[in-house]
Amino acid sequence: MRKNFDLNQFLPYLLNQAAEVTSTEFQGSYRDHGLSRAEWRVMANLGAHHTLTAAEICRITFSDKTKVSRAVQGLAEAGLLRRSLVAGDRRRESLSLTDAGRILCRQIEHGALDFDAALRAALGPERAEALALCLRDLIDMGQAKGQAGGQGK
Amino acid sequence: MRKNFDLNQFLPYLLNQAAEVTSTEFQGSYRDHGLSRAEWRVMANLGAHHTLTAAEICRITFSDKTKVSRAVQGLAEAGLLRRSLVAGDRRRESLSLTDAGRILCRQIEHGALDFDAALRAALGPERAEALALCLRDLIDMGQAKGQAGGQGK
DNA sequence: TCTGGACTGTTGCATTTGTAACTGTTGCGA
DNA sequence: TCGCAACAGTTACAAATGCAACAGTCCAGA
Repeated sequence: MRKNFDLNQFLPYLLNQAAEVTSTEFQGSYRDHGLSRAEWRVMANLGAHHTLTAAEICRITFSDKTKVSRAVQGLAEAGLLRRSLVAGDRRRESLSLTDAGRILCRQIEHGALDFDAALRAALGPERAEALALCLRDLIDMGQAKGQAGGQGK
Repeated sequence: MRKNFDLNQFLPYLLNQAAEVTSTEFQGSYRDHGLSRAEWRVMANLGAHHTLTAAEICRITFSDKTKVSRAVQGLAEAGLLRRSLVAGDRRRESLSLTDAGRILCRQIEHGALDFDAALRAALGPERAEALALCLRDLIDMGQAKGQAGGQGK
């Protein structure tokens, strides 16, 4: 006979809850600087990769074009992000943080490191590492499936 | 010296990505039946607990009052959910699924079981179980902190 | 008994997000 | 080279979401 459905065993549900809990707790760190979640995400990715196009950010973060487009616009207006032309392809624009953007990014990242450390301490270092590994696998699976099918959303 | 920030080590980020990937993949299952994500969540919780009040659902799912209120309204209008008075307290109303609601719920749950099984198979059963445990711990931590402070959002 | 604080659920309004349509650009094949 | 499909990014509109204010109800202490 088939097993009964139990919400507390359902991985997508648990992932959403856990993501919601941790993100909500952390969001003060960037909201206090006037950033939305989407803006912080774009900034964090530019902090890591130095320069990306909007489409690349879409693929990396599984976000919709418009979400990224608006976030980029907001960051540019705030003087945190610079858009420059890509040689040889006038459709795309290369995005990077300004000095102000980089400074703010480092500042928020500092808080992020503390937050992450606290989370890992609470879970236990080995479990936390195993969790991170597991999550990356899930993300990669999605990425693979996304590429196979068609557009990244 | 302090470690550098790495997005792919940052648990809230990984949690969000993994949640996004899995949820997006699964959302067709309820969207095809005309349900929003919030409505499916309410329905799933009622399927598990048989009868709850809106406030209880808020606490369980970390959702805003209004989100739940609207979802309940939508489900009620679709004839999937019944609201009845709670004896002794005219503020609250007890929520439960109608027969139609229960049938639809079982149907979606069936797809959910398949989806979850595929996910667990891909991860490996032991890792999947460890993951679920870890996520529940994170959620409980949030719950504890929420209760300590004040209202559940 | 009465009164103020706390709780449940709803509504109004601003913000955020997603879907679809659009502009401008590129590259491939007829 | 012409035409057309694919692509990058933006905009318009609709749906979802969150916050603040609200009405009705309950409870505890003066």
